[in-house]
Amino acid sequence: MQPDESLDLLQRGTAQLISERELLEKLRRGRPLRVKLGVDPTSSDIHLGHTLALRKLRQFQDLGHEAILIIGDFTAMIGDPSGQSATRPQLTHFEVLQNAQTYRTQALKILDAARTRVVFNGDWFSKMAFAEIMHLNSRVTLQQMLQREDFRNRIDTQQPIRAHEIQYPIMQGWDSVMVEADVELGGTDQLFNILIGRDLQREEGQEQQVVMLLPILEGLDGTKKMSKSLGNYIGVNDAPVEMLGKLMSISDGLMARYYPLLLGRELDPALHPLEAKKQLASEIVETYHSREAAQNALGDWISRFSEKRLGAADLPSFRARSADLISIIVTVYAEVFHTAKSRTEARRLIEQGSVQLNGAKMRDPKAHLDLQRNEILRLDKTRAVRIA
RNA sequence: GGGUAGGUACCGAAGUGGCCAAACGGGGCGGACUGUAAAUCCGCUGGCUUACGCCUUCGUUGGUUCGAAUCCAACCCUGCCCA
Repeated sequence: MQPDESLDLLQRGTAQLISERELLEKLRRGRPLRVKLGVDPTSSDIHLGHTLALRKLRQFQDLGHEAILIIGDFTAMIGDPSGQSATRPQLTHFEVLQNAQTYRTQALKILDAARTRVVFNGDWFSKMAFAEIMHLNSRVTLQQMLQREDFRNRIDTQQPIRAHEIQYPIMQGWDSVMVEADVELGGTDQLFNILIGRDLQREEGQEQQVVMLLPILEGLDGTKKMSKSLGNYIGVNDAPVEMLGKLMSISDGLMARYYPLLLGRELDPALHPLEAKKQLASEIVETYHSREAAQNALGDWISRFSEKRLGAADLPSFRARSADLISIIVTVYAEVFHTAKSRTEARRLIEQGSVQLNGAKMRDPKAHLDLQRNEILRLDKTRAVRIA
C-alpha cells in the first residue's frame, strides 16, 4: 500500500493527529513503525472504550507495523490523573500484575499476537535512581502541568492534587523514550501526556513520536466516559447475552455515536432504530464471540423482551425449594446473580410489582412459595430464573 | 509553622440540642407507557420487622445532657490565605 493510502486509512476514526505531515514522512521511509499504546492495568477488564485504540493499533499491524503494548505495571500504582476529578486509589504491585495478565489475554483478542511486543514499564522505572528521576522532573514545569484542564478543575473546585500525580505524564513520556516510539495512540484525554513524550524524546535526541488520538467512547449512561469504575461499560469478556442486552438498552443518541466508533460506519437514518440497534448489538457480539453466539443471544433477547415470553428464553436455573418469598429472592440474587440484596430490598421489589411467578405478579411479601420444576421466577427487569 | 473555612447517606447539599434515618437536587432502582429508546407520570432509595417499633449511621475517640449530626475536648483529614 502506498504511504498516502495508508495515511488515509489510519486517519479514519481518529479525533486528532499531530501531525499528518510527520506521519506521512515516517510512512514514506518504508520501515515498520513502532506504534505505542500504553495501558494501565488498574482494572482487569478491557471494555469497548479500550477497543478504539486497540483496533487502531491492529490496523497499524495489518499494514506491517509493530505494536508495542506497554503494560503500565509501575505507573498503575500512581494512577493516571487524566480526566479524573479525584486522586485514583493506588494499587499494590501484586494486584497490578494480576490485572496485567488478564488484560494482555484480552488485548490479544484484538491484536495480532505475532506482531505485538508487550513490555512492562516497571522494567525501567523500578530500577531508576532518584537522581535520574530528579533530572527528568527538571524538564517539565509545574505551570505546564497545572495548565491541564483536569488539574485546573480540581484547583477550581478546591480538590486536592497530590504531588505524585503530576509525575504521571512524565513517566508516560519516558516510556516513549524507552521504546523509541514512532507513534503513540491514546484517547483525546491523553493529549497532554503524549505531548510530554514528544518533549522528552526531543531532549534525548530521538525523533518525536506522532500523536494519534482516538475519541473517547461514552458509557452506557450516554454521557460519562466508559469505565469500569463508573459501572457503565461493556467488557469484551462479557457473555454474549449480557453484551447484547447492554447494547440493546442504550439510548438512540448513543447508538448513533456507537455506529461510527465501533462499527466504522454511519447509522442508516432510514432504518428503524430498533432494527439498527439489533444490528449494532449482534455485530459487536459476533466480533468478540461468534456469529452463532450473536444469533442465539438475539433470538433469546427477542423472546424475552419483545415477545415477553420468558419461558422461551434461556434462563439460569435455580434448585426447587419451598420457603418464604423474601428469602427465596435474596437467595436467588446471591446464588445465581452474585448480587447482595437485603430483605428490605427484596420486599420492595415485591411490593412494587417487580417479582413475578410464571408471569403473575407476586405482591404479597408474606407469601410462602413451593417452587415447582420449570416454573419461572422473575425478579426484576433483567433477571429471572427457571426452577430446576 | 500561623490564620481561616470545612469534613453529613452513592454524589452535591440543607440541618446547628428533642418533631432527624436526616429537607432538597442529581444519580440509582421498581411500576405505567414504549422499541429493555427518549420524554412523561407514579413509587422506592440504611438494616431488621406484617406492624407498633427496634438497631446502626452525620471524620475519629472521649465527654456534657433525660436526650447530640447539632454543645465541649483531643485527635485525624482537606481547601484557601500568610510564612
